[in-house]
Amino acid sequence: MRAPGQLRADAQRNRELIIDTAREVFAEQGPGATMDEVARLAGVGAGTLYRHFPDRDSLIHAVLADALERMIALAQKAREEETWAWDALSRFVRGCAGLRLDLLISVAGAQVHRVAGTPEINEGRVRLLEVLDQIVSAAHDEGALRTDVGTGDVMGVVGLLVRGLPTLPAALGDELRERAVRLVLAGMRAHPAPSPPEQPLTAEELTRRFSAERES
Amino acid sequence: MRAPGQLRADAQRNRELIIDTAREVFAEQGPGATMDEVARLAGVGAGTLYRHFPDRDSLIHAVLADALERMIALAQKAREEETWAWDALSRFVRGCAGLRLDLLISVAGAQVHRVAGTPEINEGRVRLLEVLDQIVSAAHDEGALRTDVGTGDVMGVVGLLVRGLPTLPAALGDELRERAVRLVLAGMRAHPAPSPPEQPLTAEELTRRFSAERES
DNA sequence: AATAATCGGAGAAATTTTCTCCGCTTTCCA
DNA sequence: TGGAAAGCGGAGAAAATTTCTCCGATTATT
Repeated sequence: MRAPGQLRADAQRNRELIIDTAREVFAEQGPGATMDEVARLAGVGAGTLYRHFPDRDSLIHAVLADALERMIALAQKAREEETWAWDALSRFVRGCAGLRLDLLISVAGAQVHRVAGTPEINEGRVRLLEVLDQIVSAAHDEGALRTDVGTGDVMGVVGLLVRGLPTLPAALGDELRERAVRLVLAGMRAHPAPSPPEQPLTAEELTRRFSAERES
Repeated sequence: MRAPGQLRADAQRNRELIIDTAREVFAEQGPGATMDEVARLAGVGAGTLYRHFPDRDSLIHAVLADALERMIALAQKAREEETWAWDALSRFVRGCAGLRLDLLISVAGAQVHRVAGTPEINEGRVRLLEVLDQIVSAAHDEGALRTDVGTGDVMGVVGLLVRGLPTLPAALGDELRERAVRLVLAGMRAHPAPSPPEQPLTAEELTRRFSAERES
């Protein structure tokens, strides 16, 4: 039996599908993307979309809240599961970069379209900063993180990294981002550069890879 | 006397003004921003905008070409004026980050809205990669740049950095970006971490600064 | 000062977006 | 398994937005 107010299984599934799709659509087209486009890409009818989210603001709000929860979960999990704070930090940064959110809940909670001021969002942001602060402090203590890099800096680079490279073929964009993540982490690292060297990505290779992707 | 085909002084001024404005508007709202919005923010009438650029594509094309030229000029100037290739590279990356272009001419020339495939744009991209390649090679030779960081990597991080943090107050966004630039450069640097330490940006400070900005 | 080029912006036309309505489908409890 | 309640999809009317022209006023140039 289903508690009252509990959504039916398919409805719940659709709700999540819509949020996930909306996150990506907003990431690629900005928060002005049309509702119908979100519905189409989510593979649901317009009616379904509007039943779940009566207006654009409520959808954006849901996306923000969901993304924030993901980031918090990411940070908590990383803190609990990694022995070294540095590894937790790397994992968090890399994980955020993979979220492709782009609505910038990330940084200090810019009031994205007057939706981000909600108590729920604000409280989530505070929680995120708290967890992250613990990781950053621990990383400082362990001597792995440069002392001149603070929690705000971490959120700053995350803010840049979460934005994808939307005009690129996904695979290439993902690889470029991963490489950028490594560079950023290397730059944050105290004294020894930790990441094992690999092949550089040359201009030639970049062009070649790009053309190859384009042909498919 | 004006050569035929030469624009009148005010027309030339307006043309540049429109391109500059369009670059920023597109950076903030994506290439779907309305033409009238561009005209309004540029402080010209819709008629003027349409006289210079008959349709959206031609405006986007002009913005791309202009941005590309700026990047090329930036790279050339940096290469000529700096003694050390590493300094030239830093200057280029920092300069690009300041352009706030966001149309991703940056990376390998994604075909942004079918406009980037133009011969003019392609040729510009090649020129940019050439100059940059010289700088990167020189930086490798001088031992300042990690050997596993190639020209493609540089374009990759530039691609991330040129995108602003549009939902933040400009001043805060700019500072966050500058700090991120330093981290990226530090991460690219071979052996010794060169940037002088400064104060970390803490979570507290970030929140405080954000609130302060918001009140004005 | 005369002339030719350019400007601005009101507003009609075209396009796009929103959002409702209702017949059909799916879930889930008994 | 059967039936009632919940949910689904998408056509299309209504609303909102965007484009782009036209012409009297303005400004650069000689």
